[in-house]
Amino acid sequence: MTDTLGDAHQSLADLVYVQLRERIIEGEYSAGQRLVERELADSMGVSRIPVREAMQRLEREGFLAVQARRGAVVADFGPEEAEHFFAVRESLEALAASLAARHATPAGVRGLERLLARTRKAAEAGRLRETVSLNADFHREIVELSGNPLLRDMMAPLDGRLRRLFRLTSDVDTSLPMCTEHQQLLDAIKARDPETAAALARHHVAGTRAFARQALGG
Amino acid sequence: MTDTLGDAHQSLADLVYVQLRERIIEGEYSAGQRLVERELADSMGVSRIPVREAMQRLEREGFLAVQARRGAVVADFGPEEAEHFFAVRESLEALAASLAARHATPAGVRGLERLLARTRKAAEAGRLRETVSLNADFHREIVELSGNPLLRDMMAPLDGRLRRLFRLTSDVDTSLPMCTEHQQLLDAIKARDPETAAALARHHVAGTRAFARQALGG
DNA sequence: GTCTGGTATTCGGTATACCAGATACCTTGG
DNA sequence: CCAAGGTATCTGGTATACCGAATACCAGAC
Repeated sequence: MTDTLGDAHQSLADLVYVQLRERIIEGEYSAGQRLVERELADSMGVSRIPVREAMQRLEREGFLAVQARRGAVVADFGPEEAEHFFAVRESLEALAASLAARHATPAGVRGLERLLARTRKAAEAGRLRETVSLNADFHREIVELSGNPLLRDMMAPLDGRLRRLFRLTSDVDTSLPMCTEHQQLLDAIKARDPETAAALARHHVAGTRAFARQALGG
Repeated sequence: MTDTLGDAHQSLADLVYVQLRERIIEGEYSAGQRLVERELADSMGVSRIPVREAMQRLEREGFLAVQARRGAVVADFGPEEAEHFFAVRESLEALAASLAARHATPAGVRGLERLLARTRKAAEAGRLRETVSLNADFHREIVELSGNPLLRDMMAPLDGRLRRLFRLTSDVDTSLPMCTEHQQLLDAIKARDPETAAALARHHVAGTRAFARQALGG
């Protein structure tokens, strides 16, 4: 029963969740497509319960839209949703940066420096996949250093949406400028300057937003 | 089977969710208390499935903390959690106010004015319960007018936490000043001044935060 | 008396089965 | 040919039952 999912150390619901989310992010399921509990359960070789729980999580995280008793469809994520997404993201990233500037420990700052160095190396070597992933790690780490678990929990689900947005548009050219911006942000955090850190984070997200807007043909 | 819950027009999971959330907010369950699926299911006369789904929602909204396979306990919500809460709330309220200042329709503004008038009336009449509820409505409406559904979905779960925080500390004295601040915020929205609106929202939340800090003896 | 091993019990995770609301298609009468 | 009603079916909601992991408790040995 775990044949299609590999040996389960986590719950089946978790595995189904990850699997479905990945399919949505990767565009394997297109927006508007219906997802039927029984179908998915059968195809994955599990019962409906884990599928159901996974779908409820996905709904709350904005990947699915449920309609009354008609089941769930994959949520749209076009230019409009992207705008909403970036507006929220900008505010929360700014908050995270500001809090990190206040609360980051020296060890935390060193961690960020290491991450940034690795990212730069990956970007220069043209290892795109790794660069994107390390960039995400950098942001996650800042959120972690903010010391606000609620903020972390609220931002975590947004990562998936970002990945969904950028599943195609992974452009090498943006990697090195991004490293520069990350460096500036890191400097502000190291200098314990919350205002500057917040402003830089805002600007950074705004840049991504503009890029997305253009990439989406908005 | 719906004996204890009344005739269900919504799903049992929804009803159980509301019921449990209310018990937590009202302090009927104290922080740290274990909630056992089977017990709750039996006592409410439903099966474990709706209870389970309700608990998963409550966990994601921060009311419960689940431990590995040991089940869920009611989450702490002391001074520390309150600080984290207000930090996030401040950022999101500011964003909502700023967006509302940009996007609010005349009809929307009129709706806010009506709400505020009713709130003032209730506050002057000393109808505390109603005042608190109307204040919450005012904030919700601003979020609505922001035109950002993602922001709405992210803020909605925070309302419950706020209620949990203030379940005792409902002080009449704060109602009228709060109306003044709401009036200022409304004016900024009406004037289509996002920066001022955001600043006022921040200040307003900061006031609530200070009040909570004091009330919690922090 | 204490430590260790095993066993009983608790409780979450999952599967199966049943039920009810909703939809879509088909039939029948005008 | 079209409309209205009914029926088959699809699908989500819920109940029940089983399983296995984790814990707590007890017994026996040192």
